[in-house]
Amino acid sequence: MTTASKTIKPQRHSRASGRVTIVDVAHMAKVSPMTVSRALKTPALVQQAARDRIAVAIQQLGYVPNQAASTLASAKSQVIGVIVPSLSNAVFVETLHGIRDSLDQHGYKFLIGESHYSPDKESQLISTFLTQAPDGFLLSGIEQQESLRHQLATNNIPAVRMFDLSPNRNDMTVGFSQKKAGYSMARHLIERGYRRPGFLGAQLDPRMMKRRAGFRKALADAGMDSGIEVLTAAPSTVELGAKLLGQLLQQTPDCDAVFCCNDDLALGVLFECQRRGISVPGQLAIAGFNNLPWSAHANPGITTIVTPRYDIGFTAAHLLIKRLKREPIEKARIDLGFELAIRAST
Amino acid sequence: MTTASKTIKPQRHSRASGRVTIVDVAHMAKVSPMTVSRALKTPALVQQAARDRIAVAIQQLGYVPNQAASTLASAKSQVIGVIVPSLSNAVFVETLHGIRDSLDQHGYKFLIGESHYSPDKESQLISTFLTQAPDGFLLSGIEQQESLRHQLATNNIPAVRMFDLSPNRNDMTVGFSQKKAGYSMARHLIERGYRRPGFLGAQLDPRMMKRRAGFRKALADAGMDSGIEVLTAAPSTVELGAKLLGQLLQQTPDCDAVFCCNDDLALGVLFECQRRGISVPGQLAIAGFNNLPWSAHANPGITTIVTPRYDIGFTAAHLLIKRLKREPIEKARIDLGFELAIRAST
DNA sequence: CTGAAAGCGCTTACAG
DNA sequence: CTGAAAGCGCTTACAG
Repeated sequence: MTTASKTIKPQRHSRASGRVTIVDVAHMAKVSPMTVSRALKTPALVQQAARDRIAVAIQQLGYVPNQAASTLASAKSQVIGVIVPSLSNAVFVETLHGIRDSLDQHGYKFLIGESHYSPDKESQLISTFLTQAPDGFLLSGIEQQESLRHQLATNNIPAVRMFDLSPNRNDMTVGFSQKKAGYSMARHLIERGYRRPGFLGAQLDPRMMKRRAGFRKALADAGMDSGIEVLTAAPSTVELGAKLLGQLLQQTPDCDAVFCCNDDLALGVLFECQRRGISVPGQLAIAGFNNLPWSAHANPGITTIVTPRYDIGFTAAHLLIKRLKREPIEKARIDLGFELAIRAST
Repeated sequence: MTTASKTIKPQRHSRASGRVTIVDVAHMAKVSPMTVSRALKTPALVQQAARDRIAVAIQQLGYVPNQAASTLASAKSQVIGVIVPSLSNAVFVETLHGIRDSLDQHGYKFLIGESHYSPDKESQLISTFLTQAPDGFLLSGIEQQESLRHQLATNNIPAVRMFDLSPNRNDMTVGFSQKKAGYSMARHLIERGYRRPGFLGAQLDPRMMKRRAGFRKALADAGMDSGIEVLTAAPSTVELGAKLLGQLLQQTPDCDAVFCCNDDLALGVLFECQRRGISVPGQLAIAGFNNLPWSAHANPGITTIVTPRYDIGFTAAHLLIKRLKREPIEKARIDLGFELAIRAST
């Protein structure tokens, strides 16, 4: 092995990692490292023959670019920090899929953080992510801490906020009106003839509270009682839905419809109705929120608000990339709307 | 502003990023950059007074370490690559939580990839992740492509495999016996007196096939018909469960129990039974797999196998960290077992 | 307990 | 279309 001679006289301070680098590729392809770099990033600027030799060398050597070196030299990490409230909620997983599909197309990677609906936790995650020098952020909701806004501004890192629409025209936001969605559902129940609709809310995050506000407004606008509700800060689960229904019926026995702040709660309500022998929608109508994959297939199918979470992720990532590439942005505030899916439960 | 003089004579090749670096902190704290680095990584080696001055400087300047520089210099990224089949399945999200809780304690971050049960996709994700120079990998299942094993070996990157137990004693694996789990469920149904249990399988991934094999073996051991089943490569959903039940009953009308390869399918079967007026478990018993959060709260509660996915994630990450720190490893193959949760559906 | 020197593997900013 | 030089912000490997 002629390469053995390389190790005969180790240099002081030598830290040869043994890793294949751009220099190795350059040697084999008889070009400079700079040309290899160009062949990788901007192939159009490299002569075809050189490109071919470089491709062969990369193949032969099994060269893998070192992202850390690239990030350090270029001050661009190609990383986007993404904060969602929770991965336990299928809604946000679908948003992530939208983000991934959008980011993949442009060579960006992303870091995922779960805020668990806590602004403190969110700020803390951002601080941790900052060490990775992300090029941008995708955040959930529009209610970030002032210190966080300041931190992003100071580091000049753009952010797009998802799931809601900011009243501030300068903020980049992609979502829909949570309040209008709540209003729509109340209107639907009213039009169906329900006279005593109640609201079941968990988590109590800002978006949920906006849905509730819309729901209450529609009832008040119709001159109906808008105060029938049970709220809890606990995370929503099927189990919780069953429990909250019990509380609601105890407090308002003549309640004839219930709007759950999400489908998980609605499923729990449905099972509890089955256990109690309450017919749905005969004695009690059930409505949910989000249109989770199973909601159309429950028995009965659950009326719900269809939210565009995949598109929110895809569009938000797309908007952020446009901004990073300094392309012109026509609209910083993108309303993707929602739909009402009426099914047998109401 | 006296600092303005700094910009009077810009150097050629100057790329001052404006970012606060370890050098800035060192100046303010009147120490060398090396001492700042130590104060951050191994504070015990730095005198208290210096540490205090450094802490103040970091605070004042808002210094954030540059991970890319650290990774490049140390050849340690503090990043773990994690591949799970899908984030749409709550099981894997819980595993991620276990991984996060374990990794957080040791300052590791992680990259998440979804293989969608495809070995090709898995290999592709690993290649992409390699660019980030991960210190280790956490993989799902034990059936990786040979090229992937080779790639990990070549780069000398340790990996822990989750959810199954490798027959190879050298592989680090954390999971449980999928086959025994399937066997247990069949034994339970047999003991309950069911004579014509069938199997509903989706996705057809290796672990699902092992559950099936265990199920069939128990039936065969008991001299019963082990061929009652409907399989499909489609991903499991509630909707699919309903559809598969239809096929099963058409093909085997006297089937009196059904073991679903996971709880989502079981929920679909339950709703379909309700729609068809089939009493559960009177006319048909239903069993699932995984014990998803709602399965105990369905109507009736669904009998299922409780799988230790949070612990699998936590333990696998812990094992990997031990390996990375070159601590002695007593057991490379950790069987976390499973439990049978018997509920009203059987 | 502390620091000067060298190097990690890329890309920027020129210059041809 | 190509390349030499310098630098990105840390840590290693010494030497005190």
